[in-house]
Amino acid sequence: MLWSKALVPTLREDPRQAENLSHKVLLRAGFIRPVGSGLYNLLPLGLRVTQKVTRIIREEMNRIGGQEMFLTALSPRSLWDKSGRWDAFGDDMFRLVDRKGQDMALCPTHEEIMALIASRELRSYKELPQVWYQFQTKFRDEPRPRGGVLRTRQFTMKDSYSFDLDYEGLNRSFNLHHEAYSRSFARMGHRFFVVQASGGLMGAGESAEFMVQAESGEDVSFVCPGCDYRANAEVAEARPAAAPQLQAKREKIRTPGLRSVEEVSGFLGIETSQLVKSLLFMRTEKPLLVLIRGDYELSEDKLRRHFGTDLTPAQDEDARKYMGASLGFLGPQGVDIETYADKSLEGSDTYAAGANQDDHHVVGISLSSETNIREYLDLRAVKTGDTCPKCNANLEGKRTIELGHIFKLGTKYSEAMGATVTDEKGEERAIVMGSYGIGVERSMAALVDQHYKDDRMAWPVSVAPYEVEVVSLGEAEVSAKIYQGLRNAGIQAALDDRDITPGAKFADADLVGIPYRVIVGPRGLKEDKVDVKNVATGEIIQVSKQDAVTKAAELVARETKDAGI
RNA sequence: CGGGGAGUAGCGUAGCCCGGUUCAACGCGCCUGCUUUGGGAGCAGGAGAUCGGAGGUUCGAAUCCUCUCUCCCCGACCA
Repeated sequence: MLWSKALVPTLREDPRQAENLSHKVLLRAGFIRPVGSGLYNLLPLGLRVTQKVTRIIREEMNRIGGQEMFLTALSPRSLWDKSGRWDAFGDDMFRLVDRKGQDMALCPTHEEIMALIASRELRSYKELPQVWYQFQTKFRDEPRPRGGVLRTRQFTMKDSYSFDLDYEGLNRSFNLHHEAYSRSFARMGHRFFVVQASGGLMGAGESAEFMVQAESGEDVSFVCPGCDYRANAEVAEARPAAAPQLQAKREKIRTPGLRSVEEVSGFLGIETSQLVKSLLFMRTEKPLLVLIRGDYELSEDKLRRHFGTDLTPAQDEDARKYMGASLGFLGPQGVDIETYADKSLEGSDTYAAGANQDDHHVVGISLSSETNIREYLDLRAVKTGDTCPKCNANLEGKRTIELGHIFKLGTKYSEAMGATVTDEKGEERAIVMGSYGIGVERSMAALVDQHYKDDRMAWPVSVAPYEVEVVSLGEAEVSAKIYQGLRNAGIQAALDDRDITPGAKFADADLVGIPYRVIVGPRGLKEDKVDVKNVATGEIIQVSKQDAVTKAAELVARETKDAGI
């Protein structure tokens, strides 16, 4: 690349709308440009990075036997009706109507179409397993795009789908993807870890997310410093801290105006852990009462996963209507409402709670004899410092970016689309599917987060837009020679041949982040020397101008080898 | 959708409360010329904005009022 002829529109200042690091850097370095909310053009350098990301993933997918295909991004409604997702996606789906009046969707994902192919083309268990994948533009009308290219409404996803005869096969396909993803992210230079996750809209089964820690992350992951427990906050569990048993006779006590756990426990002279929080939720059909220990918070995420998304916290009128008291004075005793309790309450039977009468609480209620708790579930929101469920160390919450997600789908889509094969007994069986995704542009953004240090970007060689940049400080001839030499040596090289001052060149170089730099200036050339710089470490090696190409090539090769899997 | 913030030249900003000869300005970038060249150069000259849009109030609106559009941030969703 000759810089003087290339489109690398760097910006001296942070654009107004950019707040997080990767967004600022990608914008300023001229990798991306906004078009609308959650819509970005990839400029030449941005494209080069995403192409390298793509190539790495493709190699690793092929290594596990994946077969690349390319499906349509546009699809008729009928497909989505079969799985029920025409409705399930709601406003997240971009919809349009074709000239014949047929409803169409811009695909947010491709389970349905892949399952359709499977239903048409796969006949026998002998053809399984299959792993099919593609790199495809996905369209999701996100409620809130953010962080530049971290969460957009149009993005490229590598999505793959596995087709197995049974769950044992699915486990193998899942594990293969786990491996392929680990290798891919490692090769890209991500410092990632894997967490347990929830399936969300996609399906039911087990799932894992590949995460990198980043300020701008949208997720919170809990990581145990003592063992290998790692989980997304959506599903993270924690052992309840031991709580003293409440020793009290059953008694109703006037607690005028005291609603919060702290106020009530303080007034009653008991621990917050000896109090039951009673949370009333409204659903379309009937209300739901959820109980949690006073010293913990409810995870609405978990609640919704158990009971569906049409839950809303009860208003004061609702509380009066169903429980006869205002919010803040509710209790589970003697109530005829579907009730579930968090596992944190299992440690004891005796608690204090609201009295279901305004300005009153009751101490000494018995969960086993006075309430009709249907089940104890994990409904608690884990927070930093909570006890690891596996080893008793203190969990740490970290903000993370989700690079990829793998999950076991089961037969939801194969059944919906009629994707079956004949098994060895001659019987039709629904194919067991898995689905696996990586956001390509997001990976680029996450790499900035991890490799931008001290006002300077240094891409890992594996994904760098170029491998070596020759900075010509008024030494056009020697620079051009080295640049040509690098290209002849098979190095992806850029030459900053612009007629601008050195400072401006260095500033742009730091922004763009080409990982190795050859600086050709009069100062070094007096002794026939040039500088070869490892941008990530800041290390500079002086070599003679004749050795510049070999030295730079050697550094590139070494990093490639070190990262190479 | 709830909450918060922002739209003024290509980019970043000031001006707005308190309407009017600093009201359309400043820095960067851009164009021309000369000088300069190891960390965002200097001098001189120049081009570039109906102040997001539409109404309104007023003798007069970037500034006040109403409506509206767009973008960003925080929350519910996801790669």
